[in-house]
Amino acid sequence: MDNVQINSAISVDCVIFGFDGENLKVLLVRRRTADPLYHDKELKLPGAMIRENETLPEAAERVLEGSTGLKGIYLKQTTIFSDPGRVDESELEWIGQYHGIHTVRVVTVGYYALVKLDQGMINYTRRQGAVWKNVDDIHHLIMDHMDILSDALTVLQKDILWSPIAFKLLPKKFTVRQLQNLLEAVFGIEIDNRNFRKKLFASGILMETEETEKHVSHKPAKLYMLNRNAFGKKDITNKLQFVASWL
Amino acid sequence: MDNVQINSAISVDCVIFGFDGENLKVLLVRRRTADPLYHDKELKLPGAMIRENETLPEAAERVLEGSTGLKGIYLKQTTIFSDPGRVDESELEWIGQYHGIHTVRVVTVGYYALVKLDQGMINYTRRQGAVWKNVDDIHHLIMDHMDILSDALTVLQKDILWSPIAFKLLPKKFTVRQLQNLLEAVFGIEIDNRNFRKKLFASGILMETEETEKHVSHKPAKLYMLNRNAFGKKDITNKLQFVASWL
DNA sequence: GAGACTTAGCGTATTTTTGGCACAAAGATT
DNA sequence: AATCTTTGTGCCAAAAATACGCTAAGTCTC
Repeated sequence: MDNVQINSAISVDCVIFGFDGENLKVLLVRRRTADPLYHDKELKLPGAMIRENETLPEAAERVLEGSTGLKGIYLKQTTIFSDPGRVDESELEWIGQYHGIHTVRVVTVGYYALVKLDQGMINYTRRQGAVWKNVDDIHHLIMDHMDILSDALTVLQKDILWSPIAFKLLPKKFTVRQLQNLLEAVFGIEIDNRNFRKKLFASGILMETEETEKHVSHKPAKLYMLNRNAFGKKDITNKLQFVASWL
Repeated sequence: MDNVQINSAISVDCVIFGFDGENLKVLLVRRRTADPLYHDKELKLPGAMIRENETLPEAAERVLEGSTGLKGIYLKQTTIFSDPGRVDESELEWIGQYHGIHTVRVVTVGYYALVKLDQGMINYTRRQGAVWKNVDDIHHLIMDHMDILSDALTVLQKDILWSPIAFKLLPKKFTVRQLQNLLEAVFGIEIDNRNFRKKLFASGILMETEETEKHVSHKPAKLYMLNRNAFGKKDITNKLQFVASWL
């Protein structure tokens, strides 16, 4: 009979990605603590302890709703961080104070979410005291949250090649340039605009709209929408071309 | 203050993939139970409860060593299955009897492993009472193990495109045909042999050996080894060609 | 109205990929 | 020794992907 660990507290931490048309951003919150010294210093990913009779996806959704006010957002589990030493003594003390849990170990589950970063969202999160930071500009977070973030970005890159989730980061109507910027930001690459639009239009995943960009000091770009029908008939026939043939 | 769940038992279940040169296979074990009625019927993935002060990777490694006798094998975490209803009353009873744990909930973490399926391995696992079944021929497993298996296969497909882990399923020295068969089996596609070897050799990831196949009733194929140096210089320069340029 | 700026799109040369056909080579089988 | 099977190679034409020059068009600022 095994010596079994049943006193693990399980938490979820969410990497909430947003895209402002230029850079890939992540929503960060400040640790809530009585000590004013810590205030404004320690950034972390939004997270929560899992409740009784709650699944992990439910817990992650709760965190997401708490920080963004949104429900039903795309959420994907990434990796579990279970190193017994990932939360040190002082961190456990903080958890004990703040959550009222006294445990020797906290196992956390990473999630990433994709949200449309419009002005309403920015206003909402600002009122919550949360901040959107460029992925490239984040270098330190509390505990192992930096690891959770890096891991989520890698998973996001893989996932974008397999399903049209990239569009979840864009507004319902978007320009070709926005989509291109998004992919360039996520993968850190450069894409030739002329060839990109050739492939993109050839793939049939975009639907044209009547509208154009507004308030730009140059020729306004057409707005497009995602054509979900284009994904019904996956061309798995030849090769691995179900891997983002439109990229 | 939240109402927090701290009485979750955490287990790991391992999807152990092997390749026999033809088909992708998974190692399955029979549920150990007092009731002879169940015997030979209920197949499951090898798994275990996590112990105190043990990380999840350690637990997964322990399971892997128990079923294959191997240590230091490639192991990758996939998804957590945390639905409170995933283990029903009778299953909990079995867990209580067998593991001596009485809990209302078992959260399990999926792992997949890649092993070289040689004759020694087959003999070892046979003595353990475990069976290697073709992935395509597995249609029912206990609890939600079928879900864990399907999920692991999807993750494996993605991972193979990003790193040279496919070779962990092949013997140290292998033929081009074996590699091609492996990819065809994993992705369920057909690959043109002529072009496959062009790209493969152009990528420089194979090292020729002096040896050839033995005991085949046709012209024996050359044996190759993986050239690990070829992966140091990732060509992330242009486009997304770090996605399996050799495929 | 003249630039500045960026989208939108055409066209084309070049390179790469795909895939067919032919055929030699090496071992096992009969 | 003839036959069979699969590997391994060369050639080559069609198709697709890529690189890139160039022009027109629409909106803003000055």
